[in-house]
Amino acid sequence: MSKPTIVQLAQAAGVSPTTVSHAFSGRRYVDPDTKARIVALAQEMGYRANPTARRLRSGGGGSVALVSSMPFAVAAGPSRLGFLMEIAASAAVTALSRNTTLCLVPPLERGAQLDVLDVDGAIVVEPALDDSVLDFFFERGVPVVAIGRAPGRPNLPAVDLRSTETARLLLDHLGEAGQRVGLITGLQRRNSYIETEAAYAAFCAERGFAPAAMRIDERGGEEEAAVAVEAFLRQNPDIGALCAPVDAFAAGALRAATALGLAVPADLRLATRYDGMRARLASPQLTAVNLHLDQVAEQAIDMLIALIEGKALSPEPIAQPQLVARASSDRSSG
Amino acid sequence: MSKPTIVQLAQAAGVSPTTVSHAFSGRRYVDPDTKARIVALAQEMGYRANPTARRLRSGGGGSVALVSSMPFAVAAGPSRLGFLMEIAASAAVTALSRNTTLCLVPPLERGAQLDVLDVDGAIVVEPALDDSVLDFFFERGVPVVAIGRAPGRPNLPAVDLRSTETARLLLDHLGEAGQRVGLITGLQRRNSYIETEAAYAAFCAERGFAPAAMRIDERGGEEEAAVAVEAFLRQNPDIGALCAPVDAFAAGALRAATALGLAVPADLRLATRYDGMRARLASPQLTAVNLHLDQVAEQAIDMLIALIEGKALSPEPIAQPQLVARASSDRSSG
DNA sequence: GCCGGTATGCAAATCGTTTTGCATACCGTG
DNA sequence: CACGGTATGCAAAACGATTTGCATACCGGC
Repeated sequence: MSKPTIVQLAQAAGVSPTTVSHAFSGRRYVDPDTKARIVALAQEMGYRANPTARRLRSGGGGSVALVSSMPFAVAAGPSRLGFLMEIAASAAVTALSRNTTLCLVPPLERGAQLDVLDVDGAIVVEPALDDSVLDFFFERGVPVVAIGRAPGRPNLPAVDLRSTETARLLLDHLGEAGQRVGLITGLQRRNSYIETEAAYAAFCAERGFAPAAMRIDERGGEEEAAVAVEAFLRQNPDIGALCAPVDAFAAGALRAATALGLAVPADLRLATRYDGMRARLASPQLTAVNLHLDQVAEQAIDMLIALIEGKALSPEPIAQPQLVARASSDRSSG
Repeated sequence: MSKPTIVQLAQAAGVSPTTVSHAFSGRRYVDPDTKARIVALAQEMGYRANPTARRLRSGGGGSVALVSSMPFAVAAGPSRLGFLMEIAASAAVTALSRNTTLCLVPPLERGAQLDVLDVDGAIVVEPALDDSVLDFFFERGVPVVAIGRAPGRPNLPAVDLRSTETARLLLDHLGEAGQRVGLITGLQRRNSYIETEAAYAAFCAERGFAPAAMRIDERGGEEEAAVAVEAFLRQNPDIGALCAPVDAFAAGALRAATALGLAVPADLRLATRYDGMRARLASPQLTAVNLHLDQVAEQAIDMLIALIEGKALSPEPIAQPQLVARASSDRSSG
């Protein structure tokens, strides 16, 4: 048999649906005996209020989607997963405290039957230029908040990841020893790369370095990065430090250094952006940055909820990124 | 103002709500001109069908929660996150194809105002004995499916992780060289530990080994494991191989071995269970097991949906776990 | 006997869709 | 003209809850 409805429960208990509803919600007084009978019967019959119907009537408490701009479980995946999950964990907590649930949305294939997607808004993590995920939600009129500005969409509400400052922090740190600093970013056009590259250009100009930068396709992950960075280091033998914001690339760089017989940090100092497992598990451990992702997630949720409700949104700045210096850039051993 | 409803759109277009519905769903013929007018107007007014109402009527799927038995972002976190997220990614895909959305639920604090938690069912990952997360859902009559059997709850629907076979696979592999094999499991009473310990006992009996096993508190993570395993290895110097199903513990064991001057795999062969980033990033890379988590996730979703709909559930067995042999247990270098 | 107040519960409207059954108009054919 | 068929669309009944406004009963006090 299918699940019993409130009407069936009410009939069985010899009361009206109204009374059943009140018995559970407590919004009106119900005789304790009656209530007890209803509850017992509900237990026995396995009655549970249908959440969909409940929501339709009471309107409140919707759900928001968390979407990674990249496929969840794809090649470059494992390391992005850390970033995404750290955000997801915080976002889920914040969302719940705002009467909202957080839905994980798998990679969207265009044309897929996604109208079933019952969310009131979406958070997109680090969208790239012309990101199809954004189009998808726009077409449906679903409000979107980005984590990390969306390139080419200056008006899209976004939580600032402060990538310029982050880059500055890393570059200044790596530049301490006076070595020439190289940069490895991603081929995809995400705002964090764009800002980082700009900061790098400025950094080089200030110091009078010739820039040495390259871009790698994220999808190749650590493997491809190892190969590419090795070639890069061969071409630029005078580089003494490397800034690789993508942790998978930093891991690849580590391998490239080993392959070339370069010791880290003695011969090559290295730093990355996201302070996740990859940075901490690497050997030597990688210098990284605390991006305050918990705050980022919280702000994204709040902005999104405000947006959904049509209220004004107040984007307060996230706490300043903080350098987490580790062995991979330790100057004393260099 | 607030979002327009189908009625408002119908009025504006001078047709009935029925016609609007048909215009979008295509379930009945609508004059092309009329349809075009409706679509254009919808675009202009920003009309989007309310998914909640739609689902209520058409009986579509709701949403299910994915819950880790452990706090998301807690100490032992990063490595468990991998396991959880691999399941989450697959589950989200499967759920969507079943007209259901997957909600990530943060760690549940008892007594928190969770009435807002609007899910039709829940998947709990590797519940422990007396897991409060399970109680929470039971109290609310929310159907639950466990990934990995729930200790002490033989009747709870669960997807079998085939831990006995997994353990057997690892132990037989590690025992190949004839060395004595030690076992490190977790203090918490999860089914996978229980089965693994039992398999280990049988394994030792068969081979005539004296068992050498210890349990470590998961919450201590890699650090605590490193300390504990070092002591353990000191006490059992004749151990030539170590089975540490928790990847964080295996990583700790690796450090312990290094501290003791033992080479892996030459002096100590090592294997873990979950073939995640941690196993692959370790040096040497860790032998692990392919648990077919994608299948596991899919089955969990399907079982849960069946349960929600009151249908009979058919728990088909997951594909057999497969050993992924890596350097950490390579016999040729031992 | 009348009155106000409290206790208890129900009927009906509502949320925004989808879906079924019926209505009208128009067409060509015999 | 009568008739079947197609084109087009609407009214109303679901879906399963919540919420509002009323109804009845009973009580004590005057």
